[in-house]
Amino acid sequence: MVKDKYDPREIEAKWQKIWEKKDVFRAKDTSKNPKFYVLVEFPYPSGSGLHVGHCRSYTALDIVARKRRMEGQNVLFPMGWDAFGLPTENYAIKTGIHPAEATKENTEAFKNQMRSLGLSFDWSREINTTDPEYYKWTQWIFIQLFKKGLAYKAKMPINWCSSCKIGLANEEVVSGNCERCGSKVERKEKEQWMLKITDYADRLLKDLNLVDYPERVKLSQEEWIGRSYGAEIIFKIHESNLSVPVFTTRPDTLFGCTYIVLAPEHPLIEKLKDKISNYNQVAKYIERSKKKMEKERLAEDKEKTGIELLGVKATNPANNRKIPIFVSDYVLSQYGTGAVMAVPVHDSRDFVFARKYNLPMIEVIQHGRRERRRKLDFSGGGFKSAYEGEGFLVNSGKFSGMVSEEAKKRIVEWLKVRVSGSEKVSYKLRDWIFSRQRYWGEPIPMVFCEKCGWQPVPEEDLPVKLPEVKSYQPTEEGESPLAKKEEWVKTKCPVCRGSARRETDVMPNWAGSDWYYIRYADPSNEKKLADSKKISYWLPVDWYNGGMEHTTLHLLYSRFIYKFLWDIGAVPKETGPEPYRKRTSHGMILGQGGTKMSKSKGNVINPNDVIKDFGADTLRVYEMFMGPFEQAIPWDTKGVKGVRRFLEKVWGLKEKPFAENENKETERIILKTSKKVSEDIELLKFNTAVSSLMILANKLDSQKEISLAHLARFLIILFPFAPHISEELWLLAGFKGMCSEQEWPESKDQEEDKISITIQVNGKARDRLETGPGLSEKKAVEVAKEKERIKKYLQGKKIKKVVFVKNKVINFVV
RNA sequence: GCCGAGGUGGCGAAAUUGGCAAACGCACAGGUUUCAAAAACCUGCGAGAGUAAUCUCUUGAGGGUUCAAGUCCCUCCCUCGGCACCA
Repeated sequence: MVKDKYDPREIEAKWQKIWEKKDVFRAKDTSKNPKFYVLVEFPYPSGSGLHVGHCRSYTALDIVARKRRMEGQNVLFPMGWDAFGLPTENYAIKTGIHPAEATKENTEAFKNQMRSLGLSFDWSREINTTDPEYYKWTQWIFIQLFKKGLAYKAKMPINWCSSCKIGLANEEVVSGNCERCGSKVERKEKEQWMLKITDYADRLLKDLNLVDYPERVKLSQEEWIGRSYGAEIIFKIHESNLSVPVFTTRPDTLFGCTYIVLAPEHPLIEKLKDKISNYNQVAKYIERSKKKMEKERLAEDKEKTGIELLGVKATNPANNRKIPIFVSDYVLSQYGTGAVMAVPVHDSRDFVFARKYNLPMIEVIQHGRRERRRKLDFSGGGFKSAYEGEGFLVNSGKFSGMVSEEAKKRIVEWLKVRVSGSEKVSYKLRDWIFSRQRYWGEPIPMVFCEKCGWQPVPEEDLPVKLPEVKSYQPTEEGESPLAKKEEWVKTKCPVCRGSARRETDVMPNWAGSDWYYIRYADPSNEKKLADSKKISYWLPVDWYNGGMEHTTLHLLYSRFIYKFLWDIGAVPKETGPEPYRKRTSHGMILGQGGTKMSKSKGNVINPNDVIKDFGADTLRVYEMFMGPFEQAIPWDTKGVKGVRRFLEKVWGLKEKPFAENENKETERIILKTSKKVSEDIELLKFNTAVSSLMILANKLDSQKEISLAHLARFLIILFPFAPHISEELWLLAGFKGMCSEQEWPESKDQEEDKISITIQVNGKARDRLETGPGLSEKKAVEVAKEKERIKKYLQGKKIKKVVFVKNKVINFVV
């Protein structure tokens, strides 16, 4: 072999071309081999190019994909572009460049970067959410939702910047202020399209049992759905035939309820208008709190405010006492019934409020243990704090003495009989605001007709293409820029053919990513979102990796849309109710020094530069080696150099003379490493896989000569991590075919022919005993006792006990 | 406040799940090479004592279980992420 320098630039480009030409990464829609669908989140193609964080996730799953292909599986590893979104639109507002043009440029740059990393995507299935042929189906899904009553229009508050005169997405609100101008963001009511995800709350929760997600991901989904079981209790309004239901998880504390509180938006207030003697003040209070940002209202440290509705009272159904009614913005209108029963002694929020307004407090739950009870007793005329735990009931009529758990059931039963309450389940999850008053998104395919109301665009007219506009700026009133395009807005009603107007709102960023993994199964289908046979072959996704930042919303939304498509038969029944079998997530890559990478800090690492200076294989291996995959980790350029040194060493192996015989010791290490690498890849423990590859390389490098069989086996297991150098060395060594076509080694447990037993005295390791496996206790102890170093410790002492663990340890207790 | 993850050398981290703590890599020091430097290679590298063999100590703090604890149990401290008036 010829002595030459390791030049990744040349060999990497070469192999990337060869792989592409031979089309080795194409997934086949039918195969005798088992299918394996591995998915990474498709990126938003921003102007700043691929981030080293993308490389981490993509390389990791690329390794999995390459390994599975070598194991003979039919692997689908697709890539596409989630290209609708604000940054591109803002760029268009600033520069006048059409978002589609910017998107095209950006996706090309991203694609080139991915190619130069040697990622084994099947580019024949590339998709783009901004492609009309793609968003045709995103719109189709919306229409199906509408037809099933799961999409509806409602007045909802939006974030409104009165200085920019623009509706803001939640992401654009930074601690209550507008991201661009810094002025305070207000709430403004606007008609919005909503999706009824709450109808799916129970299934989204229950079906978490069917999938393999990390526990913390499941927990955050559960948390987000926020199911709680309790009761709805009806409070009658005194001297009227009106009543107000409240939701509580603690019906056992009903006797301690001394007032009720309504959210400012509660409709009852309007109905009681004539009876409320201080209505003017109440109206003022409501006006003020409506203007506040929701986030502001929720801030805990903020003092609770409220106002009593004078002239009206409610009746506590437990004891028929007349109790006051308050309005306060500490009660959320969207949760439960928008009204709560206040039990000051057993709820800290009610406690704070009651103390401020001097409202009566009745203790109804006492803790079981005496020492706790003393603390809760009156001291100096008031309670010190609320007791929120369970216990046994006091001051609760015939329920006194019962424990909370039983009282919850009994009190609800009792209320049921008197038609003043029943069991009820409540969710934190709210319906999904699906409208954006923006340009760069999928137009919502709906038409409004004065006569026929909201009508979906006929399916044969899809896609509703985004029209060209002069300015991408929203209107003065906060409408989408599309609203200015009168000739586009004006249309015919699909039902009565009369004149009608198009919806000008567009869909949120999430819309395109809710179902993209289905489209990969059949990306150019013109008749359906994807062919049923292809869906049922490829789906569910076997392994989905993405960022922790998407584990609540994207995951929840896409699970919802998938379930819906499954319900209406767009996804065949046999595919099952969940889109992703297994989910994992990668940690962030931080800047050198441990802070977040950002342009303003100037610590952004550009993968292009790393590839140019060190090579793609080095970048890949470094990112896998830098630390545990699921953990955030700072970049370290010196570490990159270390990995490059490792690959130089590997490159140097071809200089070694070939050995006729195989080194026994090396043989053992190769078997061990193959097994370790196989296992580690599946467990995402890439850092230790690389480390064991380094150990093996060091071993091979330390030998004077190297056997060809050993070199081949090393290259095969190195291949998924550093595919270019592996292919090149495979070729240079004169092996048959390509490295990528080789079979992955089966991981076998090898019979250890050498075992070393730790010898301890009083639990402290003092020596080792090198021996074969299966040494008996008697024999082992005999030999161990005779060891010089052990003798020293045993001398003049009495052996009290000997602990023997086969093939592992002998411990003398003296 | 609640939930989650974590705390091991100068740094990123390993530790077959209870059996020689610090593998692998970085940084650092010394050496080889060189007119010199870089690169490369070799050696050393948790702390303390000793010329040395070797010994003692060491996994956020304190207690416990065990022949044996980084790993299991209890109490506490700190860091980072998420949620946050959800009744």
